[in-house]
Amino acid sequence: MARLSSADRREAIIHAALRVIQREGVHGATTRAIVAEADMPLASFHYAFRSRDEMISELIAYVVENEGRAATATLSGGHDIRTAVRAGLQAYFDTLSTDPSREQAMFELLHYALRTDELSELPRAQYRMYRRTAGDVLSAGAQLAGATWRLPLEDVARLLVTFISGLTLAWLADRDDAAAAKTMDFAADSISALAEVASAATSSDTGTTPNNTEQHSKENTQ
Amino acid sequence: MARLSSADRREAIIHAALRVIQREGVHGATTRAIVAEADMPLASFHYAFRSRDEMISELIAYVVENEGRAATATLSGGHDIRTAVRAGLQAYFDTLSTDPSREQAMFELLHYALRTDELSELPRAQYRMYRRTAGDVLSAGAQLAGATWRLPLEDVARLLVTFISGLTLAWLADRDDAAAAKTMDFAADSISALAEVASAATSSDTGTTPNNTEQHSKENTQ
DNA sequence: GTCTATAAGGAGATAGAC
DNA sequence: GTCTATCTCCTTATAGAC
Repeated sequence: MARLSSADRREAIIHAALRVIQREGVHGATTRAIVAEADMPLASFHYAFRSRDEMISELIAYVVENEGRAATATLSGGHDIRTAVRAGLQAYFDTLSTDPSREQAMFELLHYALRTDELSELPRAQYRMYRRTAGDVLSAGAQLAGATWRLPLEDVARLLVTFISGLTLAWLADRDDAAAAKTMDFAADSISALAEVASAATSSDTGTTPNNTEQHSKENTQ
Repeated sequence: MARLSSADRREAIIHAALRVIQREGVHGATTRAIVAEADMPLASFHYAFRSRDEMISELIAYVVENEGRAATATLSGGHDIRTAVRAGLQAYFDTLSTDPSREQAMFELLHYALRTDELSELPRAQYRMYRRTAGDVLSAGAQLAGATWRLPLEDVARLLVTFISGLTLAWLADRDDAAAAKTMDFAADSISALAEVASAATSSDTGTTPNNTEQHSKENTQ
């Protein structure tokens, strides 16, 4: 392992800590477990970080910055918006069911931060990141489908994040794939009903939106 | 405090533990903190429970059995289903924002159970209880509004629980009341669109369903 | 039966040898 | 600079006095 720069060592510790948290939970991520995972002596931890909480704080900031991917890759044109939203949800769900410990760790870190005074601003940032990521995907998806959102993008993004959070939590609790599929079907219906076809003409004779029927969402009261 | 039966002592400890968990989090609920809250000597804890995990297990089972209330009370007739659903969501949200630590504790306990082998079945029971409670409210609400659900009740209940979980988590993270209100508006629209007026006639000239327009939810694929 | 006093171990953090 | 060895505190759990 030899000589590492201070920054490298901090990053190595953060990555090791993330692996430990995914495997054992936040509770099991003791300084000893982390340095064992990173194959370092215990003292290196406090050489790199002043305290365990400082490390956790940097770790959450790190994952909040670097975990905004997943669903983006699967976007492709030629589909109506309902199909695109459903496919995006499925892509997310596939990453979830392939590696549940990742999302489980994100939840645990959120709750840990909520209970720690100095970290109490981080959950807000975490959710802001979720919404931004969702907004990016929704924006790109609408463009590819030739549609526009009837609500502000950030509102649609928040609703999508609400679905995804609820879906993830329920699936982590009961591991019911069929139930998750039903939830995703409903979410795709509800979210895509907030879009309208942007370009021209009748929307139903192109065969691209067979399942979207009219729904006038009530104006938000707030 | 004097002499308590074994069952009374267990219950006193569980209630004290719940208070500590709401105040300090699951992590802070040490045996010492709990017996201090219950005003008992430390040894009483292990006189009543074999281990801390056994107590936590009983505690989760207890809250899963006894936390199925909240929204039911506010049900009243004379409203259309959309209004009823929205009011139910608001009633839930009011209890959430009055005492956030209660729902925060429920989440923490869920994640604790997910990480503890002997407790890994409890999250499933916890969600089953959520869905049953939601189903009861939805069933009663539909009856009062003179409507029926076009999907199986348990499916609608699961979707409502998805909304509530996502809503709760987001609000705990960012405390954005206005955003929560928008989410509830959308949830009320989407859920109530799954109902249809049961009894007779035109549904729009009574003035009871001014905001519900048709939405044919796609048949579930699963 | 009940509680004081203590055992046994794990945690974060650091002094001081190299 | 780096790491071994240790300090101090706090945890769960229990032995044994009353």
